[in-house]
Amino acid sequence: MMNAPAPMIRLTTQRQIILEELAKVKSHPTASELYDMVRKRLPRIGLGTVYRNLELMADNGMILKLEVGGTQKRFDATTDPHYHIRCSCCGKVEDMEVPVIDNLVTAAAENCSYQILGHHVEFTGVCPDCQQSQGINAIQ
Amino acid sequence: MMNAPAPMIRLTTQRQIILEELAKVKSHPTASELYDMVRKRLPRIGLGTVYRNLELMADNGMILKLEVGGTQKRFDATTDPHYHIRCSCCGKVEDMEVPVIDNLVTAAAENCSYQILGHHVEFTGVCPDCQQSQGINAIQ
DNA sequence: TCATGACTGAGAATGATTATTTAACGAAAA
DNA sequence: TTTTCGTTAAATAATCATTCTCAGTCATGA
Repeated sequence: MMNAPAPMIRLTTQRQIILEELAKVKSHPTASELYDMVRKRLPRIGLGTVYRNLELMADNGMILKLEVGGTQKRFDATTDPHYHIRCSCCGKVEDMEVPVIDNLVTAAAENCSYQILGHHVEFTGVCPDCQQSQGINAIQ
Repeated sequence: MMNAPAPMIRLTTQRQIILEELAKVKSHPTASELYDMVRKRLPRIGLGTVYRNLELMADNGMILKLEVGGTQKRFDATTDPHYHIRCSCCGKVEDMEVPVIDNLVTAAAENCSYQILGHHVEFTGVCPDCQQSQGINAIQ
C-alpha cells in the first residue's frame, strides 16, 4: 500500500520554534500573536513564514487550526478533540472542560445527507477578567 | 423593568428588502451573496449598506449573524437556536435537524468560571453535491 | 563542488469588512 | 411653504487578516 499523502515536511528551525511557542501556552493564539512570541527568539522571521508554517502543520495534523468566531483564526497545539469557549468581550479562546459528545455525530448522520466529518462546539461567554472590568466600567 | 437594549430601528425600504431576501432562502448567505440578491430589486444599493444593515439587524435580534468557520460571516433569518453544518468542500452552510442540547450550557457552567451566554455546534462534512463531484474528479 | 528543490523573508496583492464623507430624505418647527 | 435637524444611503477610502510572489538561501545528495 503505497500512500504518500502528506509530503512529510522538514522540521526547520522556524517550524520547531513556532511549534514550541505554541505548545508553551494554554491559550489559543492567533497567527500574529504567535508571530510576536516567535520573534523574541527569531527576530528576523517573517509574518508570512508563520502563516505558511501554521497552515502546513495544520494540514499535517501536527496542530489544530480553530475556525471559530471572531475575525482571526487561532491555533492549538493540542490535537485531540475538545471544545472551546470564547469571550465575547475580549475575544480570548480557552479550552472547555466538558466531555466530547461522540454520539452527536451519529445523531447528525441520521438526520442529513452530508457525509459528516466532525463537529465542534463553541461556547460564548464573558471571562472572569472581563466580568470584573465590566463591573467597574458598567455596561460600556 | 426598563430594559431598552436594542435602539429599535426604522424599517427602511433597503432594510425590508434585505430582510425579505434573507428570509427567502434556506441557505445562509454571506453579505456579498445577499448583496447580489438584493441588487436585483434595488440596483443602486451599496455593499456598505448591506453590511451596515445586516450588522444593525443582528444587534437588534431580528436576524442571526453566524460566525462559523470559513472566511466570511453568514446570516440567518431564523433566530431560534439551531445548529449548522458546513461543507468543507464548497463552504455552504445549512441548518442541522438535530435537537439543541440545552443542558450543554448547564454542564459547561459547572466546569468553568466564565459567565456563559450561549453555545453553538457546527458540524463539518461534505454536501451531496460535492460528494458527487468528488466521485467524478477523484480526490482533486 | 555543483545541481536541485525546499524554504525563508520581504513586501505586494487580495478579499472581507469597517469607517468616513457627502448627499438625499422625511418629519417637525418657523 | 420653507427651514432645520436628525437619520439613512451611496460611494469610496481605509483597515485588517491572510495569501501570494519572488529573489535569495540553505540542506541534501549525486
